[in-house]
Amino acid sequence: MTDLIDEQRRNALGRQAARLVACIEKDLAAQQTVDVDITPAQKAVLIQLETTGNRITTLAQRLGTSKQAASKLVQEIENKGLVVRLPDPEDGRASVIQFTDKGRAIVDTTVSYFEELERQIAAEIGHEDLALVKAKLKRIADFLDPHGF
Amino acid sequence: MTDLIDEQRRNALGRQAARLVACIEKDLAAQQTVDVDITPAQKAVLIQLETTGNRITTLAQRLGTSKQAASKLVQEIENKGLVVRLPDPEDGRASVIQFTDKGRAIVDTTVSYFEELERQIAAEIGHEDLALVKAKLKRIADFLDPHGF
DNA sequence: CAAATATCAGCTCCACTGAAATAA
DNA sequence: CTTATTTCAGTGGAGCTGATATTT
Repeated sequence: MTDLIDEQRRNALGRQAARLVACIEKDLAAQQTVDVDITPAQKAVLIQLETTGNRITTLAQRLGTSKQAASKLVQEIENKGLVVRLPDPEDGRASVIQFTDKGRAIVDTTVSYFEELERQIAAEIGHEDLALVKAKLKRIADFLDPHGF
Repeated sequence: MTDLIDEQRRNALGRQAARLVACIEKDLAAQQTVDVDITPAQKAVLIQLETTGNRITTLAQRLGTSKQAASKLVQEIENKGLVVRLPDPEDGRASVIQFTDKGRAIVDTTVSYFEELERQIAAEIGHEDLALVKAKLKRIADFLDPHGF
């Protein structure tokens, strides 16, 4: 007994993408509570942090928050031993956030999770379709958010 | 100067999907602040609410929260005139949440936004690829989250 | 009486902002 | 003086638990 506009809502690209993202977030949250207890905002920092290291300002930009909020989040995950703040050799005022081995292990775990997830999806819809969806989705994301990554 | 594992992280399906969702949420948030001020959690209720009406329990299940939390959010958007609670004719204990005209207008606006967004994406990558991505993404979402909608 | 629906009250954590301090 | 970062204080969002009323 669904309405017509409900069908329209259900079929929207954004809704299905959000569903996928929600599933992934649920999975990752379940995984990480076993390992280290991380809040969603803290996880967002780990997602944006590159293994080559980034400054607070860069992270704040990518997270879309203030530098204060980013700084606080970094401090929290530093207390948990996931990252360290090292002085930036190029700028004495700045510091560079780097993964610790423990933090890096979480990244590796996440990458492994994504690999396994994509294996399952490939088994369901085929490697070709998965590759196609990935490519097109990346193009759409680049189109809508040229400055993101 | 990106690391190899960073490339892997960047290319993950989940990451690109999350990027897309983030863009959409940003757009919708900007739209809605012009109209009515809605918090993300309140918006989530409007997203899950069907035009044919739902009970608190149903909304709580879909939102993945407690009935108390769902009830509170419904009360908040009821105070803003977006929904009403009507007695369920089939069960005197229950009530059915329905959109008001004002709430329904927000849904219509969101649907229009998605239509326009997909028009733009289609212009960028073509109607066929968009349709393909939508279909495959829906299949992936159904696979990972059989009970969702 | 037992089960289901919903609400109220009190509490906690999370995330963010603005202002101000420090250092280069 | 400007820039990068950090700390402090305060705010509001969002969720939970426990208790209660009501209906089936």
